[in-house]
Amino acid sequence: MDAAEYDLPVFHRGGFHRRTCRSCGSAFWSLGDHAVCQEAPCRDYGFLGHPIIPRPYAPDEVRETFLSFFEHRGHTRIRRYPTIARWRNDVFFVQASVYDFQPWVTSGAIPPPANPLTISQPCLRFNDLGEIPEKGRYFTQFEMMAHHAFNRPGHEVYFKDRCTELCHELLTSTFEVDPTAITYKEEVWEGGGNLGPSLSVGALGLELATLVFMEYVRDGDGMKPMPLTVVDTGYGLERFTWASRGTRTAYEAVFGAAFDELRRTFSPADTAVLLDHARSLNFMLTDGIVPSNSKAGYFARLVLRRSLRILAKSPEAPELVAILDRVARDQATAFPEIGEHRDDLHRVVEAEIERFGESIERARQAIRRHEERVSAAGARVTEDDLLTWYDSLGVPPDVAVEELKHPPPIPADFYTQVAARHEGEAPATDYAESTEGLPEVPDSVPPTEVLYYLDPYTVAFEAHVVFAKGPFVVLDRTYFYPTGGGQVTDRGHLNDLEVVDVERRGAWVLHRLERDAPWSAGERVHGRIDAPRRTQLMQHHTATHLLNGALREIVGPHVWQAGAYKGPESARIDITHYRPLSKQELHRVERRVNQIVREDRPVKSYFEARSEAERRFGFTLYQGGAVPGKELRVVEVEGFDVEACGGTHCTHTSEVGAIALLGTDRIQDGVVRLTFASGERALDLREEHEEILSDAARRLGVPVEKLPDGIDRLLGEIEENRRSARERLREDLGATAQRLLAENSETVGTVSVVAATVALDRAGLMELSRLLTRGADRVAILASEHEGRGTLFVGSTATRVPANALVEAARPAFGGKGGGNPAAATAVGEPGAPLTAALEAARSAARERSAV
RNA sequence: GGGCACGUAGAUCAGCGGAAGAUCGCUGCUUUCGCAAAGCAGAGGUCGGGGGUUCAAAUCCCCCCGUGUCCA
Repeated sequence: MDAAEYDLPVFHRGGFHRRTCRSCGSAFWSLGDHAVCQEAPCRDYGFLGHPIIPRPYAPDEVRETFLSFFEHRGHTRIRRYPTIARWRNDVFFVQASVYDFQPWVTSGAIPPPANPLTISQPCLRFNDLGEIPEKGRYFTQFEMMAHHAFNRPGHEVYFKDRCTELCHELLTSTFEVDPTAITYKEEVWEGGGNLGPSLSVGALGLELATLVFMEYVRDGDGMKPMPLTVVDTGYGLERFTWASRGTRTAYEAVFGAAFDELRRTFSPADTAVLLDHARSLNFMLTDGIVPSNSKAGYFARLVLRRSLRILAKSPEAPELVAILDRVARDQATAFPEIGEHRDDLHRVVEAEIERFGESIERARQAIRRHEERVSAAGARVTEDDLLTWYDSLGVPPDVAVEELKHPPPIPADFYTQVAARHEGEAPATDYAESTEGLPEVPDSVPPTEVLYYLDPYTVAFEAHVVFAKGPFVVLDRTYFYPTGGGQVTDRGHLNDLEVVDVERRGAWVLHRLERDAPWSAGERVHGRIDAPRRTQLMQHHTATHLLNGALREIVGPHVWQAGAYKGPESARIDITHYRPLSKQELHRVERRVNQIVREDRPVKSYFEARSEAERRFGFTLYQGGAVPGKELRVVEVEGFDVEACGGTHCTHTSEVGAIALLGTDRIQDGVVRLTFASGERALDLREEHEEILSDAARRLGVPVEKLPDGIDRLLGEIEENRRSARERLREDLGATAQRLLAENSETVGTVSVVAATVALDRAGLMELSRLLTRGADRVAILASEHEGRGTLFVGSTATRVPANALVEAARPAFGGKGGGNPAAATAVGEPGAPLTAALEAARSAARERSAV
């Protein structure tokens, strides 16, 4: 990055000078006389005991001071975004304030909620998990205070100079930091294909803030200017608090009294981890994460289980939920939502604790069994076993060792070895929305006016073609609903041509026809939507919202929509929940939604400013992972459920008709799927089910209500038949056995040998042999022609006459393949092989061995 | 989303190419006034599902499904 990028008027006005850090080699600007930049590791922490900010601040004070500073300088204060980044598919959590505005605001696709704005955004970051608490300053949950400006061509808000000026004023006049202590280090920021200069703000060894100026797009090896430039700042709330107190670690400064309380039971390090993890968990659980074994839920499980292991160290340890509540008290001043729904949150946590206990118990048993088995074989448990157990049973090595009589040493680099095992695994792939096969639409084509938002009932309309290529047509206006929000697309006709697909692409709605469009731009066409299909889709979509509302009400507010699909035949909603739904819960939900349907509540769909909608309804609006634009489309079922949603909806709940729950599955740890139907389809399916039932009853010859009895009777008969068939076979074989013992038996020495040719399958041969060799010193040699292939079967209870040896001896006689053990052996020959010769060979081998 | 482990009797699991097992539970009998307990006998398995290799598959290979766990 060119040095001119950092040569800001604010530095010259203030009398800053530019130096090169003797330690890291980076250039920095300062009013003081420093040989190195004022950040670790270039210099030590100089503020421990000598705070950078001369008076102590509480975290809440730091936040309020920061936000009101920027509010008084023309910024709009914005409420926090959820910590779960539902609007993005490349990350799970918000890790910086700018995540709130990526990708749509930063790309210029939609306007920011305010400009300029200021926010204090709670973030979650788990990459430094291992660094807690060693370095004394990492948190899994932290707040990034920020001021952001988004500059469009012709609408410049502010950029590098003003941004740095504001930062310096905040630090020196409001927080009273010694101006000469501060250094602004020149850095390059790059991320998400964008890059730009940045300034890292440090004092007395502590990095307090970063000022990032996104102004270029990566273009091959070079870069080109972005049409929209972004001021992206980040001020660490925890860092400021620490800087104002100069305590040994940031944790003591940030957690305050809660730290001192827990410190009585735990080491400083364990105390820090417990409090940090409690803060993370409170945010994750409040924002709708259910602990699970994959995706975002895994991080909740990870920090929860780490906390439990620490708690297990002390008999005086409080319950985990008590710690969560204690931390929530401090958090709730700024974020009251953290304090809501404590009971439900406790249930989620308790369920997870129970599962962890079961899982550990299962693992302990498996470990003990494994050791018994290997020691019986004269071996010992290995280091490798420890690795496998950690990976597959979730047992940390120290826990495993407790269970072992002869434990192997725990390798010092255990977790490095774990990581090595996971190397070369395919990384998580985030799918990009596929626009493959869709044509490029020139920018000159006017955006499509979408009418289905305003009026979901109109199914016939006139419009003009504005673009056509192959089977794709863009109209100036359309009522056709494109794929989105889990609702499948409308079907219908444009003039006489069938519309087979509808997709949104940028500002346009593309209609895909059954064949190439015969029209050119400017032509007028008549659109007709398949009305029954649309009606059914609307009913399913509104029913989804009703179910979501009922589930949150009945199952608990930890329920969030984790996905949905609304097809013409049936629909489904996936929800976050920690165990399968019970029959009772399902019945209650079904009754509740149908009650809402009967109450005929109005369903209002309207656009509203994002901030206003959030203020009125809270974050539960974002059930579908909504786009954080300036305006939201709100779908409100009066007094029951409110969601941001772009779908087509009924205007009254009664239009949904009836809702029938069809089934439930656990599709993933922490996610439960409900399948349902509404409207006509609900009735159709009920009829189909009744038809199936009455058909089954007719076939069984019982009335429908006696069906279970009828089935029991039938199953009983089947069982009885099976039993008697088996008995008959046994009797037959028994008779055969007696006959053979009487007629085909000879005694050689102490061994009695039976040899005969029969016609039985493999199982029959086995059974007969068993009967013939009941008792000691018996040998049965059976030959059988079955399904064209000759089988020789030998069973033996005579130790001197191993069955496999006889088969071995007989095999050359008929070219059979086979083998076995001393008790039983078989060989099978090709069709036409001389089976009798084989039988004789086995018999004489038996005689020979018996006679010895 | 990927790696690893696991899926065998009602339950907990063993067996890991050659004739499906153990323990608990269940049923019956013996013993007891009765219960508990003990002894004896017995019932209960498409060895998660589907393909393949083999003379032979619970066992080896492939694909699904389910569960657990670790990692993104």
